[in-house]
Amino acid sequence: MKVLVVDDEPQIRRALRTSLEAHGYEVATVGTGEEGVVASADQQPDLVLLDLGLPDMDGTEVIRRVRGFSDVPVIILSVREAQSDKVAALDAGADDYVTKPFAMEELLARARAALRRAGPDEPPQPTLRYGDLEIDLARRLVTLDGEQLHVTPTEYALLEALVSNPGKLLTHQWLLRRVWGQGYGTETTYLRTYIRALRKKLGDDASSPALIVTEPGVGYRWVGESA
Amino acid sequence: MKVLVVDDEPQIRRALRTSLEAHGYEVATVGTGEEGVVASADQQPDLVLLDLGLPDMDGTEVIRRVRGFSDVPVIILSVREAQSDKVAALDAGADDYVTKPFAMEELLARARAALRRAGPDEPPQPTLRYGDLEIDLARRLVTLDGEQLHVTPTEYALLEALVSNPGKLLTHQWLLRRVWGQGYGTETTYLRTYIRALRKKLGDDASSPALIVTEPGVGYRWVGESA
DNA sequence: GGGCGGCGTGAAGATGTCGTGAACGCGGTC
DNA sequence: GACCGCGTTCACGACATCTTCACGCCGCCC
Repeated sequence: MKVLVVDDEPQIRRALRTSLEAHGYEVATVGTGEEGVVASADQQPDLVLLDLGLPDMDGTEVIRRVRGFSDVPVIILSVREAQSDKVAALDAGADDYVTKPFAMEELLARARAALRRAGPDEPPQPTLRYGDLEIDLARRLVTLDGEQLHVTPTEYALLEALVSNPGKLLTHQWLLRRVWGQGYGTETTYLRTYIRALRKKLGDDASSPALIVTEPGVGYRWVGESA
Repeated sequence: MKVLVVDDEPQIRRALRTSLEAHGYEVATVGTGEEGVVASADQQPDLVLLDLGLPDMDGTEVIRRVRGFSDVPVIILSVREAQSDKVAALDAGADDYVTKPFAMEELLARARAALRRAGPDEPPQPTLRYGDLEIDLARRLVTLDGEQLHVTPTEYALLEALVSNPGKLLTHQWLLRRVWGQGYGTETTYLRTYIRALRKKLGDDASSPALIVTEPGVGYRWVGESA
């Protein structure tokens, strides 16, 4: 999770950076409104913490410009407690408004809330299709001809490794390490066994494969045509 | 735009109703947490204003239950200023936290911000049906063949976790953490026991399941056909 | 042409997990 | 004090999965 901090006071930037990084966030900081708008576009942060009292630009103007191209959550940090300032910032498109000095605990909780709301940004293609075969990575569901297909944990791990690298040649060692973990580099018998199980369940023929091609002496390759 | 006000003090309810209606909102008010949860389901408001200090139920519990079936924006109104209260409420799923006494101007601006964020949203189904089985998420009511079914709190928590993620494979660890909390990642015996209890009460057969499918070595999956 | 290694096939044991039934302890109610 | 609902825990048979082995086939190299 990337957070962009826009504040002209270096000590605030430092304090926020420290706390945020301690909680696992990736942090970028800038000191002016202009830089803030540019960084919001270039770095595509997941959250923006914005000081209203910037030297070069009015805070609400920063929000408006960011809103021109992005729906990223924006939390305002400001020393101004006046209702009119809060109302103006919120109506300009801000998501939340926290007055300085603020408690870091609360700010982090509000940041979590803002990120959670924006959250459901699910990856574009969770379900892959190869002819009659469908693989729903999100639900961990495999369907063939509309019929649900039962795959064991190891089979699924191997299948996932394959379809996640379409067209690529995956070596025995690479597959073994990915599916069985470190220390399994030579047990090619496992691979043969599970590749066989997969081919059988997916209806693929080893002698003329349409999904899993074996590259003798090297590894396997997923060649299913995405359709 | 419909707003639901949940507060036990009549004068606060009146004040909010007056101000909100003056700004063109449709307003419903209730005085208890239980009513709040039910009204959130029945009336499908676009925004919920929730007092934390309700007589019948802890405020965070109200949030959690509403979040069980709806993503409606929730703004907390509370006299408690402690950081821990704010953090708990926000992490329970609240969108904003305003301390009483509050300025109406600011509250209205925060309400506008919350409504703007929520944007276009298809209303979820608060009461699910799977053949003869009905599950009312708001009232925590389970009915089978018209007969009300008694489920213990743990059983219900597990059932809710399952039906909230239809078709998705939920791992042992995920379920344990969601139902029993952090630190319960390995007690798969609990899961077996409660899955069994659920299957028994819901009339599902483990060897040919129509509702809860077990994925050996991985977890469970709710496969009930919504009907 | 023969030997050799990798691959696909089939199947057998070993291992771990699941479903089942039941017991125990705890906190509440009558 | 006895009862009851609920959560927790254990033991055991049944079963799915993982692991391992043996065999036949094919292509390749000497």
